[in-house]
Amino acid sequence: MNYIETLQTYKLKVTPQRLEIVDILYKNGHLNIDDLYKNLKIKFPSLSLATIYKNINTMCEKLFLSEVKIPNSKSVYELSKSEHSHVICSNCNNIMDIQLDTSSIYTQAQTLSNFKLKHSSIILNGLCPNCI
Amino acid sequence: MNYIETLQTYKLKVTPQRLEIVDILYKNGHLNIDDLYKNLKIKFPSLSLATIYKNINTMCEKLFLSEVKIPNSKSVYELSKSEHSHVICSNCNNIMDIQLDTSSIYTQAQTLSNFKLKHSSIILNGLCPNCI
DNA sequence: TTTTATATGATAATATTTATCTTTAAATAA
DNA sequence: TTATTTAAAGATAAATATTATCATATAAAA
Repeated sequence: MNYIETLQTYKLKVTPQRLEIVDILYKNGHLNIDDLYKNLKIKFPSLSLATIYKNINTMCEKLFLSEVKIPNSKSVYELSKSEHSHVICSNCNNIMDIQLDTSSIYTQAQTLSNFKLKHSSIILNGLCPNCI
Repeated sequence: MNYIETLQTYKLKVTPQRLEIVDILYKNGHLNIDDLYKNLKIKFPSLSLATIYKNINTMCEKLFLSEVKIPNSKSVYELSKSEHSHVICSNCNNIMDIQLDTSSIYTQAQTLSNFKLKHSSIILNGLCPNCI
């Protein structure tokens, strides 16, 4: 996967550190700050913690990355994609993306609340096939 | 509302501070740590920040309170009730509880993921009637 | 009451995140 | 290609947020 152009369209300088962040997230899917940092240290032993915080923040601001807030555990980060939901294993913490038809949820919620709804954050948890 | 017995069934000592925390959450619905602290200071000017952190933690552990993690803002706390979802105004941050029929979501997610799902965390955001 | 167990408040210690500043490197222009 | 500009990286200090410690106070149980 070539993320050089993607970074450029987001007006972010293409640095080796950033490419590695993207690559790690592309390969691992969802990681919290600590795990991302540990992973980056392999290729960049001198990487500063400040660098990762700054990058995560700017990349989230530019909507290139998204933060996923998970009940009872630390936030993880992922490459932004079209709206989707998450399924998490309470045992092994494995996180999976799923594409749900949420129209019924939106319709119900809109009717009950009279809000004009735009986005949804849906996280389901239980046991994954391996942990059942 | 009398929460003395409720606190006791959760094996929590009934202190004025705890009763006030419960009362504030009962009246305000959802508050983050800071707002809860400010609110508690009115009645207990000498209340320590440590007290509120310890209480929030133990009450969450005993499942008397629940933390709601909200995308792009601080977590809020609420009195635990039967599973429900949240609708949040992106403009005024007003938070509303709603009871959704989530069966379709569970069915879809279970089929797609092969997980055995137990809980859902659904947060929808948009504009509330006042902010439209 | 008296005793026991736990909570509170004050504060120290940790942990987490952000800010600052110098050096380095990427992007742009000549 | 090279010089210039702009932004990022790294080191570290500062600011925030959270947790731990401990003496005192208070609720619950005996």
